[in-house]
Amino acid sequence: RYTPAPSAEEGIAGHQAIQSRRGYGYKSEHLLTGECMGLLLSGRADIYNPHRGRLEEIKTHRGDLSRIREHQRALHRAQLRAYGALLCRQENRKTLELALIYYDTGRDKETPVVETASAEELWQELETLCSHYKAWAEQEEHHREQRNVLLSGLRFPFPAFRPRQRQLAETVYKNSVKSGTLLLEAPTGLGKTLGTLFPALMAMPAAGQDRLFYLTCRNTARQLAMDAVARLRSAQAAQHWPLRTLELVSKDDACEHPDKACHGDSCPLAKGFFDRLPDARAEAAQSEGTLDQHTLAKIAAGHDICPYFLAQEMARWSDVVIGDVNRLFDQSALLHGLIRQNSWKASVLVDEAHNLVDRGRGMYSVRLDQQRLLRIKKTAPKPLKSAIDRTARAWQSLIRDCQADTQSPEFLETLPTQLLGALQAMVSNLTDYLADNPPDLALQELLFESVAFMKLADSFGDHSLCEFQRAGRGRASLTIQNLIPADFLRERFEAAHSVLLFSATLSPGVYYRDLLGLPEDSR
DNA sequence: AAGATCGTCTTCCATATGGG
DNA sequence: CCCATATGGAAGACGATCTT
Repeated sequence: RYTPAPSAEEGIAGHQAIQSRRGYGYKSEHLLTGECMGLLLSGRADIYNPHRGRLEEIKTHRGDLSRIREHQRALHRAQLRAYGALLCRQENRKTLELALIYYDTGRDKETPVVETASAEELWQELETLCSHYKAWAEQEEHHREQRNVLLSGLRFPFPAFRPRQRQLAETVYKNSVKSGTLLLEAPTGLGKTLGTLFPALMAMPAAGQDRLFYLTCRNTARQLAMDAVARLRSAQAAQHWPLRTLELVSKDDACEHPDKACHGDSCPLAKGFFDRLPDARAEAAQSEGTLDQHTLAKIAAGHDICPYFLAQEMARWSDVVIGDVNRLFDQSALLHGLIRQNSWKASVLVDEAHNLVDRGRGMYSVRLDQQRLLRIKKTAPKPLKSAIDRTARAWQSLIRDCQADTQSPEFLETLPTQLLGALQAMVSNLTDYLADNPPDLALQELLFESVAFMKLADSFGDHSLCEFQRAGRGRASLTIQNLIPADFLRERFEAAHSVLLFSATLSPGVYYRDLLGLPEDSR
């Protein structure tokens, strides 16, 4: 199965391939631990050969090695050198041979980058790293303490609760603290936004939660949540407001160059993004306030970087993130990725949750369009001709197989293997082509569409339908239509520490629980 | 080990055909 | 009616397997 970067399985297979050809006398997955500047460090080195005094770290890749970016390689090297420092200390070595092995999973080829280093220089390097890290970690720790103090004593912005609002707040608070999953139906006009956000924030210190995600289905609801935070802030006695709040807007809304491809060669805000990011990030982190769309756009403009990706970055460092539901529930959702990566305890609030079924279905449905392929086929560059042709042929044969009756859509029991095979080859060619040619919006769209289709085709099952439709010559389409998003959403709910789904209409509860994949004991 | 054979898949070209 | 799409055939490339 082709993916542009090696998949996890390929990576593991690659590691094993290399480890198996190292012969005797080496240790794989060598455990390293140590203490540096009061920090406990641990890691697993891929290969260590004590007799040769050689430590190896394997990185799998695909295609030309030059495609791996400079900063990526620097990171690999830094990791190896940190392992080296730990190893020297652990085994009392004076020097060490360090080898970074780049393994091409496609061509089964190793490219080693070897250097020798002394224990002393490695350890000094590690100390520098650790002192940087420690300063940052202490500052984050400090921020968290301040934040928790603020949240524990958070004051409600109105003199009194509305009727039943107190009861709502108590329910929400308890749900957070006991790490529950709650479906909450509350009538309109109760002040749901504040009525849920306030107790959920207050519960964070008691529940030991790291982050709060407030997810909405519409932009107006997102705005309401931002307003609620602003209201809370103005109601506090102290001027100090150590609660980093971030508004995530869609790429389309944030983009400053919608006509250009989102690519370093095409968009001026993308070129050298990572060079200018640190300064922009520092400014955003220091501006003690709410990072709404407007504020972020201004900071981004000051540093000539893309506001959308600056917001993505700030999602790592914000206590409260307010954004669309797809930021957590989508296939490659940013917030879900962050939860897993950092093992965050996240408090998840979903506003207007009755929409989540439909939105979830949409997130796990995809449409493949024949017309797009045919349009591109005409102007496609030579190296892509054959792959695109083959896909076009696969379309024809699919149409032939399905010609039972035209016009009316037809549901397929199984996915068309021939078309999938052709797509796979085409995706592979497209990725290679786009990697070393100037960006092309049309080709990129074709690639995204195909990749998305194949991804969902991979997990095709009872929860989805495959629908073939032909609106005329050259205008066929194939849709994977998800009906039961539960199978995809379940893990998202499980990864969250506490979940609160609320809306004015959430009955019958069992219907939502089962369609969304909520745990059995959710209320 | 080189060559022969066969089947499958591409590629290229010519031609039929349906939709606007 | 015209053009883009659809399709079939021929030639060639490629790989697997069998034969000498």
